[in-house]
Amino acid sequence: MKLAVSHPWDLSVEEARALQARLAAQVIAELTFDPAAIQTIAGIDVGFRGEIARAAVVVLRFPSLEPLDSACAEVPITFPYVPGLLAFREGPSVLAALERLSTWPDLLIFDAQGRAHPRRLGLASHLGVILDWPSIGCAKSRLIGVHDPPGDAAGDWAPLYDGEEMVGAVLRTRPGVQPIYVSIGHRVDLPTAIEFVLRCTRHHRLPETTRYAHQVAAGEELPIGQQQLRLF
DNA sequence: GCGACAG
DNA sequence: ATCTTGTCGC
Repeated sequence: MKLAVSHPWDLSVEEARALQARLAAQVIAELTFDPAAIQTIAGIDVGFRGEIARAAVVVLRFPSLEPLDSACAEVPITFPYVPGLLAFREGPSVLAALERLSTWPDLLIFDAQGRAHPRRLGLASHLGVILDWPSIGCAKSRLIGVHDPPGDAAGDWAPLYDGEEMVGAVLRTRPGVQPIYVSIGHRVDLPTAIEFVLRCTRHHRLPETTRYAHQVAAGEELPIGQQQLRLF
């Protein structure tokens, strides 16, 4: 499906930061949909092979987490890795992959930060805004902010602060493993974002959405329509 | 000036 | 992210 998205990606570092500051004002930091109506959730991740970015999107049925659809796209890299400007490096490939989807998801979960960003516009919020679609940021490590260590039980979390502002949550998805960084992307609130990440998590630190997307981005096969093996 | 820094 | 073997722990 074609996406009605017109967005400038070929910008200088200074222009990119200025654009983020403007787009950040468009983030809707509230729940604008009915959580009970969510039937599909997409996991999004990007891998790199030399000078090529390979983005993968996997759509899972919710809450069963059964893979329904997936798509990937390879795009030449045109922007360097600059902390805080990840969207300008991975954004184009993610949009290309989304365009190849045949099943549009109700919610997007990114392997990146959302609001927990210097200008409140991590990749998850950035794409959420330009697509004007519900999104959540779910990162493996910290970009900004300070926090106390979350409790040891699955589901325990600690607020992530940037100064006086709470920008996300440091969530323990499994006992005894490093927590992950959850923040709102667009059109959701933090409690709901945390809830969905937890409900997408099975036996691993990362939610199934992210794990499937990571596999596809790495070139592996996705067991769509097949019975899922229980290896644990 | 020094250190931090999603993927 | 990516380059890379063995190794510690459940």
